[in-house]
Amino acid sequence: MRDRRISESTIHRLSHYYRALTALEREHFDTVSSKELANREELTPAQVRKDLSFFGSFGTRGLGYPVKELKERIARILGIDRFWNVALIGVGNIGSALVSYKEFARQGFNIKLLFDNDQRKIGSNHKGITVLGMDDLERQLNENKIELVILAVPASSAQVIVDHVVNCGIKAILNFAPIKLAVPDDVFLRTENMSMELEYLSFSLVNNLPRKSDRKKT
Amino acid sequence: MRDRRISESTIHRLSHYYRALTALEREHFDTVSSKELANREELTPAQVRKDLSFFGSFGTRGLGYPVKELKERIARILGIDRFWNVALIGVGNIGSALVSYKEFARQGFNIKLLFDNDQRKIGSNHKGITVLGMDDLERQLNENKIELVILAVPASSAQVIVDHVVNCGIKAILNFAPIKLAVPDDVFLRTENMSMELEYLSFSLVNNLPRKSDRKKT
DNA sequence: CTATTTTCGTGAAACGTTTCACAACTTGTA
DNA sequence: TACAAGTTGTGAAACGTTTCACGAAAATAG
Repeated sequence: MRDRRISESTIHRLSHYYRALTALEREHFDTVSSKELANREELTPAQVRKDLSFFGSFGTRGLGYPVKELKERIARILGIDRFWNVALIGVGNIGSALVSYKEFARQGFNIKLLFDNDQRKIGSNHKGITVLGMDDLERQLNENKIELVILAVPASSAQVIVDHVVNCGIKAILNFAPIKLAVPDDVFLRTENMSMELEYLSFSLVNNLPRKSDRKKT
Repeated sequence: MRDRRISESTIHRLSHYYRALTALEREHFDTVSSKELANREELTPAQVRKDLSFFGSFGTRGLGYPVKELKERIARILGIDRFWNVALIGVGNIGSALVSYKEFARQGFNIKLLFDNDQRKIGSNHKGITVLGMDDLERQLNENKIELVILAVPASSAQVIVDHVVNCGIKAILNFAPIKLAVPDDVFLRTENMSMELEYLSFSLVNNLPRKSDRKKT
C-alpha cells in the first residue's frame, strides 16, 4: 500500500460507478469490463481500473468485474450499504422539494425530522412528517439518532443555524444556502451551489468553450 | 501566461470570487487584497492571483484589486452581466422549487417558461407562470428567445426530453435528473447530482476522512 | 493442449494544478 | 527625495491526477 489518500474526484467517480452498476444489474449483466463501465460514465478504462484498484483488486483478467459484488463493495465504501437518519432544516421551496426527493431514500438517506422556525410552518405536515420548531432541535436530534443534517435555509440565517446544529453534536451537514459556512475541523460540510452550474453554462455560452465532458470535478 | 486554456476549477472559483465581491461591495470596501479574498472563500492568495491574472492584470501592487471593477469584470467573464431567458421543464418537486429559487433571478437567470407533460399540471400556475404542454415546446422556446433550459424531469424520461430540447436548437442545459445524458458536441450540458454530495458525506463519516485543513502542513 | 483474445493491475510517463518565491510596482511617511 | 511596507504578477518548483503501456492472468476457440 503506497499513498493511502483518496481524492475527492475518485469518491465522486465511485458515485458514478455505483449508478452505472445499478443499471447494469437491472440489465442482468453478470460482469462488466472497465471499458464498458468507462463508456457508460464518459471516463477512460484506465481511470476506472486505477480507481477500483485503489480499494483492492476484485476484477478478473480476461473477464472484467463482477457487477453484483462490485456494486456491493462500492456501496460499502461509500457508506450507503446502510440507512442514515437525516434531519432537514428549513421547509421552504428547496426544503420541501428535498423531502420528496426519491433518490435520497433510494440511497438509504431517510429524512426522519423536519424543522423550521416559521410559526406558520411548525405543525404542518410534509410526506407524513410533522414540522418541528427549532427550540426542540437538540433533544429531537439525539432521540432520533440523527447523524446527518440537510440545511435548506436562507443564506442570511445559515451560519447561526449551522452553529446550533454543530452544538448538537452533528458531524455531517449538507448545505444548500449559497454561502460559505464556517464549521469546526471535525465536522464535515458540503455545500450544494445550484447557481454555480448555471453560471458555468452561461460562461460556456458567451465564451464558446469547447466541450470536454459533462462531469464535475469539484 | 502561455497556456490559454481555462480549467473548470478556475471557472467555479470565479463564481466564488463573485459571491465574495458582492459581499465586499455591500460592506463598502473599495479594494480587496488577494489575501482577504482568499480568506473569504478558503483559498490561497497565490491561487486568487493566478486565477485573476489569467484574464489580464487589474490589480494594483501595494493596494489590491478594485472591488467594483473586479466584480463587474468577473460578471462579464461569467456571462452574468446580462439577463438569460430560461425555460424549466418538469414542474414536480424539484422543478417547482427551482421556479421560486431567488438566487437564479439574482444572477440574471429569468425563468420565463414552464413545461410539463402531465395533463393535470398543464394550465396550472407557478409564481405567475402558466405551465405549458410539451407539444408546444419548439414554438414557445423560439418565440421567447430561450437560450438555456433547466431539466427537472424523472430520470426515466430525461433522455427523450433532452433530445427534444436539443432538436429545438437549445445549446445549454442544466440537468437535475440523476442520470448520464447524451447530447451532441455543440451542446453544453451540466448535471446537478444532489445525492452525490450526500454520498460524499456518508463516505466521510464511515471513513473518518481527515478534512483538507487538517492535512495542511504547518 | 496451444494459440489467440480479452482484460486486469500497475509502474512510469505525461499532463495539469497549486504553491512558492521574488522582482516590480504602488502607497504612505518624513 | 529616500525608504519602508504592502501587494501584485509570474516563472519555476512542487505536487497531484490521468493516461500510457505492458506483463500477467483468465477465457475462448480450434
